[in-house]
Amino acid sequence: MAGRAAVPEVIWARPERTGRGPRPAYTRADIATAAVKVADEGGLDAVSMRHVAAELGCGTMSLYNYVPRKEDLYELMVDAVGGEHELWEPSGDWRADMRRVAQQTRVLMHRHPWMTRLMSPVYGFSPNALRYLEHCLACLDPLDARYGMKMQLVGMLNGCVTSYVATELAAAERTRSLPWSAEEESAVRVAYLGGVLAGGAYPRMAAAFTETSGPIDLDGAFESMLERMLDAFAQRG
Amino acid sequence: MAGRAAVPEVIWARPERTGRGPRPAYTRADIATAAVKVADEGGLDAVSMRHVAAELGCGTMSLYNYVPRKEDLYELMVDAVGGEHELWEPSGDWRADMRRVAQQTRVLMHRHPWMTRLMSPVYGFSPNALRYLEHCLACLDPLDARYGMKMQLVGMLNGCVTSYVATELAAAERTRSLPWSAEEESAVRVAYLGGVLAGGAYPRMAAAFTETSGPIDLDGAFESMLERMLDAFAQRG
DNA sequence: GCCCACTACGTACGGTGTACGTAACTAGGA
DNA sequence: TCCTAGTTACGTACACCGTACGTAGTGGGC
Repeated sequence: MAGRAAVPEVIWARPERTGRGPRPAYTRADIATAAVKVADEGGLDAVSMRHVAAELGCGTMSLYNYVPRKEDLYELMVDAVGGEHELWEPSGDWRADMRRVAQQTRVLMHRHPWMTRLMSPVYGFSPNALRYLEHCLACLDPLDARYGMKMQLVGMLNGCVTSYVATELAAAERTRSLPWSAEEESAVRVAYLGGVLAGGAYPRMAAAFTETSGPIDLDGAFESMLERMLDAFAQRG
Repeated sequence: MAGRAAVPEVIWARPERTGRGPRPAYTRADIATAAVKVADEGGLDAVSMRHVAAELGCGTMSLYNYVPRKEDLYELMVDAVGGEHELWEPSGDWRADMRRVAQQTRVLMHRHPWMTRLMSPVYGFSPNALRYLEHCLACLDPLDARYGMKMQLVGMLNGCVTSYVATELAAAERTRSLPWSAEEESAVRVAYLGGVLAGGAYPRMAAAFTETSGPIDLDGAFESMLERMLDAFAQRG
């Protein structure tokens, strides 16, 4: 019975403290906080083992005592942000509760814009993910359906919110990080898109673009998306 | 009027050939194909400027003549995969057509598993994205709604499909890349999750897990998600 | 009290994106 | 027609990355 293969355990299954040897200087929460701070201030690309260790005040390689791979650091970060969800006593109106959950998720993702890039393997059952999911299920108690279906609802909601916010943030980033004025950028885009669309190969896209002139109501579009989604589950219960 | 700032143009707005100087040795399509091949064979992490250049058969820095930043290389890859969508004459049944579109997207993402990680800034209006969107809108002609709403439908569908496939692939990856047997892994997970859930803090999660024993019908769940989504738009048209 | 697992951390290696400089080439204007 | 300026091609170099490995010190279990 050789010693287990080196790495691939889920980090949440590994105990934070084993009882032997010196006391660890930091908790997992400390590390997550430091990593989140680095990401908030410098973007996800600033999250390197060196930077996080420096933020924490320890040597680079010491981090590896807590976090076997960088990927696990990401997992800690996602869990930490998940912990920012403020939960409440379910109201009895599952639509209202789920709307509130989704709105809160959107707010969290705006607060931590790097989150959309870490959402690929959604819900690895970290502690805060469990807490969050349990709360969602509690909110959905009034809905007469199997748990499988409720999980599906939560999954779809999260998928849509994530992709919505990702688009939202990408658009914001594009206009913010620009060395030229917004008008000039807009002109460039119009020149390109307009040029392509004027070709006549994509008449419906052209119509879609002329349909909505002026700034888009992002909040309204989000609400609308939400209602659609909730409709889908209200209908067939 | 100083020369424009260095980089941040959208790559699709930059002409592939300017007319001056020697003929480029490769086309954008060549580069996209090479990068996709590297990603398919070695995963997204294998996509480095060096590897792609080697696959292409040129020096590393020559790539930068075609692709100003690595991010643009990703954009080329996403566009190339978008080109794999096989389009058809709309049938007149928008639900059937959109179902087919979504199923095709899922197939593409299984063929190129790295795609789910590149979908954050969905649809930067690359050529094949335009082609794809125009096709979706054509399929939605029978649906009596504004283009804004149809775009919303396409966006939500893509968001859900992406997040669904991402979860699907993450689960598959987890069981595949394992040094231990699937049973042993399962045992570890059960030990962790079971341990947490047995605590009684998450009764609904525990119930959800006991509800569905045995393997999950991934195709069925996908279809189910799709129908939900289409229902939502059929309802309020 | 001893042992050994554990923490801490410096060094080092192979890899990354890309700024910069140089040489060859070719289309447009004289 | 030739010149020149913009482009392609690509090697070198730099700062930074994840992390394997070795060493030293610490403190709980036998």
